[in-house]
Amino acid sequence: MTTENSPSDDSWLLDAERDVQARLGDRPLDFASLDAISNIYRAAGSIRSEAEREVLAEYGLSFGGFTILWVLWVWDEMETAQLAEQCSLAKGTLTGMLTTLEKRGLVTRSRVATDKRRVVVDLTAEGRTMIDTLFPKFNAFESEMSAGLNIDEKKELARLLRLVIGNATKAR
Amino acid sequence: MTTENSPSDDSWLLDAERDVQARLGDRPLDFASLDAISNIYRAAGSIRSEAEREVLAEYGLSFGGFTILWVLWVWDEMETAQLAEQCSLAKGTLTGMLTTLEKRGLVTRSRVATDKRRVVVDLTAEGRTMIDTLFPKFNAFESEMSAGLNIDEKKELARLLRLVIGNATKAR
DNA sequence: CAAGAATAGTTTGGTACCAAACCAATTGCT
DNA sequence: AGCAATTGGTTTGGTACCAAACTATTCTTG
Repeated sequence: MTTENSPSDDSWLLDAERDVQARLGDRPLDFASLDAISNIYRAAGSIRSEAEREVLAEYGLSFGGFTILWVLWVWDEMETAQLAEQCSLAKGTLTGMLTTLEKRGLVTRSRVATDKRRVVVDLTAEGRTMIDTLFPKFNAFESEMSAGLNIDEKKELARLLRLVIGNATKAR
Repeated sequence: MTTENSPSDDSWLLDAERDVQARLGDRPLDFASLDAISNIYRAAGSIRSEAEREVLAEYGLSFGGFTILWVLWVWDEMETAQLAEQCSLAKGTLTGMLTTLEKRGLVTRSRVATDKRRVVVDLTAEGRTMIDTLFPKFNAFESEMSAGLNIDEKKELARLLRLVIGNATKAR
């Protein structure tokens, strides 16, 4: 259920949403989709910068670098193609970021013996230690970010986003 | 309401969510928040790259550049500080992006007469024409991205994200 | 009204990020 | 086997992005 509002009460909207409505309300646009989708990147952007400042800065990691460590933590060693896919990065981008993480001693790269084109990436002991202590903090941060949502609302949010992700990745 | 599932049926989850559960399910983590929040950036990332490829590439605009034009379209001329705030950009970043847009003849910068530190940005006629034809396309894209959600679900998604945005921007 | 403090924007130095060109290894076809 | 097509990663060239240092202007306060 959506929260009930009297017709002219829009105080529950973000300022931006209200201004958009005031300026473009007379145009034939899909405002429900507009608000839903634009709030996705508003949320992602603010979470990302908040995470980098509040949790990741202490470890000298960017959001992208953190994601790489996290994926390796969950799945263990992984070939770069899959890793790029999991992290939603272009393969060229991953090359550079792995070089950074490698220089810091957090990951290793090694060629596959049976196919020397391929490269397997894995966490070093140091990298594993870092993500081992970092991830619980990150998860606590995620809890903070979803404060005010009960368990069913969190699940519903995850579900609705899953549908959007499906739409955005259908083509590929 | 969340969709009903029998205890061991997790086919409705993303692969990534299922793998995380399998690997970390025995740890004391907040998985509901983890799924909700991580799906936010999964969704944002896939929408962003899809938008850049499917809608924005034709106009030679980055997502950030589009956002600047869009904000100026909705609010008319704006000082750079507010513009950076609206676009969630660091002020230095905005300087560079405005230079790019200015070179392409899409926006103008002008000093405020009464306070020569300040700069007002506005769309040129050309910029206005571009966003005028581009935005309806972008909005249609937003509709596609939220296909499969009914109107109440879109509103619910927007509402839940609003709560998250509130949490992520509370501090500032 | 003259410092000094505050404010607005730009510059600087560095990472992250992408698409396209590129190189090396493997596979497929004849 | 031998050459073409394919595949996996890296390099290249360019934008976007941030934090911190800097410049120019305005405000404040003794």
